[in-house]
Amino acid sequence: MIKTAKDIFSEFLTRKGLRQTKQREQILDEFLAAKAHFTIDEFYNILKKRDQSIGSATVHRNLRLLCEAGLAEEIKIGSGKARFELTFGQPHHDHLICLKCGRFIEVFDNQIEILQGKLAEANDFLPQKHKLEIYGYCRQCR
Amino acid sequence: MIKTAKDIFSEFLTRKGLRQTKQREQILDEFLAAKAHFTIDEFYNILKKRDQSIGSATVHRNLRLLCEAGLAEEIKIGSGKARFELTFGQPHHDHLICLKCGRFIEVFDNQIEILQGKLAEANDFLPQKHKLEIYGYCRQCR
DNA sequence: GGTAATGATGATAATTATTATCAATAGGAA
DNA sequence: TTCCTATTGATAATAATTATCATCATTACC
Ligand SMILES: [Mn+2]
Ligand SMILES: [Mn+2]
Ligand SMILES: [Zn+2]
Ligand SMILES: [Zn+2]
Repeated sequence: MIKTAKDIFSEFLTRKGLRQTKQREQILDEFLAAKAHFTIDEFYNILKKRDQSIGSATVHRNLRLLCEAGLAEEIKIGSGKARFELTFGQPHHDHLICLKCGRFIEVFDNQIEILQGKLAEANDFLPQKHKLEIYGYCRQCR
Repeated sequence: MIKTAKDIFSEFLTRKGLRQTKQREQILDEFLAAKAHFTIDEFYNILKKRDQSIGSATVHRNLRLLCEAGLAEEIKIGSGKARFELTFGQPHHDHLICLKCGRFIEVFDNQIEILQGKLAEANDFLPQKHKLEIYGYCRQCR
């Protein structure tokens, strides 16, 4: 039987001695339905439509929990505002980011990944993760 | 005759109709002497030793001006705090960043640069700049 | 099922980084 | 020197996130 994101999060909570709450369920539901690269307040506004009483601190706290559980990843681009995306079941990728319209284009180049590993190794460096962002103009905006 | 960073900045100011000020001269001096990847407040503290009266808004404003003039570049890493480094006369490079001690290791791999260009092209994307950061553990910290 | 222990929530305040405002100052063209 | 206005520094404002804490709700235990 294959594990769903809900299974993963539920097991993560149990393992950490954390509790299942209505808010955590709502947040996970909306997170799985949301489009990638959202900002916290975009996400917070979606959640408020469903539950007027939810607090922004709870959204912050639980998005970070989703990251800890390995389901989400934080992306920090120029503005400083944190964005998140689903990583569970998604292959690793990097981003082309349009300077005009803000679009994120997801890309992957295995050759670059390999060369990055070699570059780290050549510097006695043990890589854990990386961020490659290419800024420029997309087809519609160039 | 070869242009110094001071020449570049001076010409930039003239071209933009901006004024030469004591603060701008101090900031450029210390910027050229500073070690790379400093945060604004690290830099601000250095400047205050020289001129107790300098304001932090002035430092912010003028570091951004140095970027506009093409002498500096802003680096935003995890913490959200902006860092700057001298780019004038320095070849382009990327960074390995130690998760434990915070060290920045400067690296360059031409093959990666070329593949990045191809990756952008394959997506109808006109690249302007990029950021490659590999996070992990340096020799001393692994 | 009932209940106590304690983790989670949401309102609010605090913090951190940066930017805007504005009266006073000073660069520099004429 | 005069005058215009860009610049400065103090301060307030903004923006994003995090800490605090009284109250609430989940869960382990009887
Ligand atoms: Mn993505
Ligand atoms: Mn560098
Ligand atoms: Zn675009
Ligand atoms: Zn290190």
